[in-house]
Amino acid sequence: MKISKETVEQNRERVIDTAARLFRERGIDGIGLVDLMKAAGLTPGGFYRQFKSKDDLVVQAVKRAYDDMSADLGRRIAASDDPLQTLVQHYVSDYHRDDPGHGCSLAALAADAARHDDPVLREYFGNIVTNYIGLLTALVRGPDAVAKRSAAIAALAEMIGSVVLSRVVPDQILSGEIIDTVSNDLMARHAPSRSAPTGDTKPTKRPKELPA
Amino acid sequence: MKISKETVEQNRERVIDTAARLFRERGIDGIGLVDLMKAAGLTPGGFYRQFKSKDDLVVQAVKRAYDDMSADLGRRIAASDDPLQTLVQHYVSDYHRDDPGHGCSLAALAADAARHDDPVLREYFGNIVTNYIGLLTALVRGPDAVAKRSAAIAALAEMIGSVVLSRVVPDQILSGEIIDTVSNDLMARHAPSRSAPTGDTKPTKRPKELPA
DNA sequence: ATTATCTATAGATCTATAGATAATGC
DNA sequence: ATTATCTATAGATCTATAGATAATGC
Repeated sequence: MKISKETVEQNRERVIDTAARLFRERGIDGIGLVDLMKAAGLTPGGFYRQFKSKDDLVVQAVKRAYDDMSADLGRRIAASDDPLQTLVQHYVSDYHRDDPGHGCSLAALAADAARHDDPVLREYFGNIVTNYIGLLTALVRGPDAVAKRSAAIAALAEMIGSVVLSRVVPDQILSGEIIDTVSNDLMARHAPSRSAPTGDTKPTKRPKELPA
Repeated sequence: MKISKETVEQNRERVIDTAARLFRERGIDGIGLVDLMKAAGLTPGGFYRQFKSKDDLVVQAVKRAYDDMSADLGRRIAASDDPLQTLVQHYVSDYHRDDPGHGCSLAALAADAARHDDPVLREYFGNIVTNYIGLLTALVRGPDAVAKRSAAIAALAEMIGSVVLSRVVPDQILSGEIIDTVSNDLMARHAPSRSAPTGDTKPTKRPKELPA
């Protein structure tokens, strides 16, 4: 059963999209190729014609995850009159916490990836971190470039840490407190003009598209 | 080959200690029972007389990891005249980054644990987070209890995020920059009297005992 | 006699491959 | 005729268990 070139490309894209979601949801070792291909509507036999190995797919899936998220974030930031607030409130949110399959690869997979010895994967994660730092450096305020970069690194660590913590804590009250507290803290530190540190504002409504 | 009760208990302790290290180093799914028992100097057959399941061992290993780390941290803090500085500089350090097997369970395993459906494990991770927040709340400064707790949550997220990021980034210069920047940022925010934000101070010497 | 650990293995996975099949595209 | 996917399976794992073995402890 051969298939048109167009369909082949669609199948390949669907496998990568499915992998990008399932790896983030279940971890790199948490989903096997048989179940992954089944989730993409295919059988496992066709896998190795499309990908060199599972690690090859992992790298492409992480790239896909980052590209999707990056494009969405870029659109939101371009449409916002307070880009940093937009970024923080989408990243540090209950819907990001509750939908790792469409969320940040760093929060979902960085600890996993740090244990993987595939240098290609590690290098790509390094690029993701560099890009995030660059994005945040352009958005935070500070007296000079060095101070902005430091503030960006601190903010990135706090954002990622808050999502990781909020996901592991089973008590939804504490989990929500972590999200709200960090969101407010970051706004108070980096955009004090717009978001007063009122204690607890809850940005809960899910926007149209997927969060960071 | 029966063995004395004393030896049985030693064996059991050694299995838990080994598991506490290997799970943190390789992830929960990254080490099998055969290799784990071998690393503890035993064969796999004896496992199920000592533990109900692998998940049972995971919970006990995470408890062991936290207890060890907590005891060490407690000693350091009791001996320090600036407990917060002691805590931050041990947690956000290159030797903690480079030795996950003896480091914080949250930085090493929280993303893993968040995907595990074992409620006992999840609950214990919740307790770890609660304890860390309590410890930090007692150490940070703030106008009132609410502000202290918020500062503690923000600091915990930043600490954990920095270690996760520093471990996944393959470029040692960027990885070190993340460690140094976050360490300085936390000191500047929470203990400005002792640690001036000089840009980069590098606490590199490894102390006698294991870090947080 | 009891029992902690040993050797050995069952059954279920996992990644990867081999050969068959059937529709595209020359 | 070519080739993308299918069915089927190999070989290596993984968790868990069964029965043998041999030293403790009554």
